Amino acid sequence: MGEITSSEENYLKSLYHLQLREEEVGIKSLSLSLDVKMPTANSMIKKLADKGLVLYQSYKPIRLTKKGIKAASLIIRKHRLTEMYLVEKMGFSWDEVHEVAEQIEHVKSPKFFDKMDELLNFPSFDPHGSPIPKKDGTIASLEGFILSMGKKGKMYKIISLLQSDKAFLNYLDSKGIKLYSKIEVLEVISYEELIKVKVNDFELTISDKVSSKLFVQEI
Amino acid sequence: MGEITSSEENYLKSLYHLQLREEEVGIKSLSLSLDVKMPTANSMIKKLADKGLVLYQSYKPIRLTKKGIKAASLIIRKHRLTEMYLVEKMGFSWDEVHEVAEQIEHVKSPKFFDKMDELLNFPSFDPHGSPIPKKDGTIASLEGFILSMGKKGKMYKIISLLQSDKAFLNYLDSKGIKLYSKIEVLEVISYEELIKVKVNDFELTISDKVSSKLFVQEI
DNA sequence: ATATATAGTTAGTTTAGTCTAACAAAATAA
DNA sequence: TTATTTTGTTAGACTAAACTAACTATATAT
Repeated sequence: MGEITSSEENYLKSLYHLQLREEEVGIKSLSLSLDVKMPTANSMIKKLADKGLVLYQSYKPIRLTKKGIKAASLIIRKHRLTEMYLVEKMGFSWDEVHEVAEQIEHVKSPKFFDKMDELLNFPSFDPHGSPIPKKDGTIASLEGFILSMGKKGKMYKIISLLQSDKAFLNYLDSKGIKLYSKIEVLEVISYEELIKVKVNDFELTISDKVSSKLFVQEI
Repeated sequence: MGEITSSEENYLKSLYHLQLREEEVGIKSLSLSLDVKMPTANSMIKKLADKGLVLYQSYKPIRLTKKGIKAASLIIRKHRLTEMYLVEKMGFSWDEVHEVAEQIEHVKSPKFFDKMDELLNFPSFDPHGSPIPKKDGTIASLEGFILSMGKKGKMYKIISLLQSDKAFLNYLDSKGIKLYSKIEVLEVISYEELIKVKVNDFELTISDKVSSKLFVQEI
């Protein structure tokens, strides 16, 4: 009955993430984010609707139900706990953990993840600053905004990375930018969507592509 | 090309284990050990033969090739490292680890298992006393024999448990028998395949079902 | 307001891994 | 050595998750 396959878990996870940054989630963006063709996503959505995990009517946007949101949160919990564990307890670097966590998150053993949680001392955030959902599905919300909305002359602290692929993390590494780094906005060139900042006493100009992925708080 | 699916990994693992205790491995015993029907095992064996992992001709016994043995060893390595890690680093008890390890062993990330290996200090034996294959596929062999072949009056040390399901391990726990426990044979009742032993100053009579699963060394 | 582009759907195919039913070969027992 | 049991095989069907091709609905742009 209530069994959720690994594939279904991936769809729920994507839907959850997409809902956070798109008003309306459609088959198209879902299929792009999972790298499957539209008909594949379409039929999976119907299956998830049958299971009461999403609300869906043809040609209308897809929405997760309460049940779907909770299920998605729990998968994200497993993913982020795993990333945290790999970094903190096994010596992985933050740019190596994503792929492995994608696999381990599907392990069917609540105890396994509870042990991680315990050994990590019930962390609230993962190595990329993303909040780790609690066992009941609740997630801490972060107060802040993206760096591309920062104002000239202000100081900020990076509190979360909104992307976690290797290329992005390698770029940050190369510039010495880390989670919780302090960053000063020197100039905002809004026309070109560029922003000039100072990090570690180093000046650099970053594009919207990067600055919109750095979630910050004024300090 | 050389990609081995999780399902194929399970077949290789079973074949490896069966080869250790049966002269000739057939479709029947393979299907029983994997809990699938014979035609399923039959077609999978053909696929593995195509991939050069097993030798097979209709109606003849199945044998792993060199390549198959190595592949199987590496899967068993991942399984046993995982069990060891769960017990030593995550506080699982020895009777809880099997099912979880069955899932984690299929994770595609050599680094993940190498990290475990390193953190465990390159262990040679898992929590049940089974040797952990090295990265090159070689396995340490254990000198010993099963307790049911023990002689009256001799002292033995349990060096490996040839079975690791919950029921068996719970039974051992209930009798205070552990890996590396010392055990004295008081009497061998060969007709009934029973053996009377003393463990922890406690006398008990055990059946062949158990005594043939305790691998011992004379001390 | 109509044409075009984008997004979504339907139908049918594929692959991996499983199954059942029916049959064939090999081993065992009478 | 013939009958019976056990083991193995073949053929065909099913399910999950993917695909392509063709078509339809909706949104956008001229």
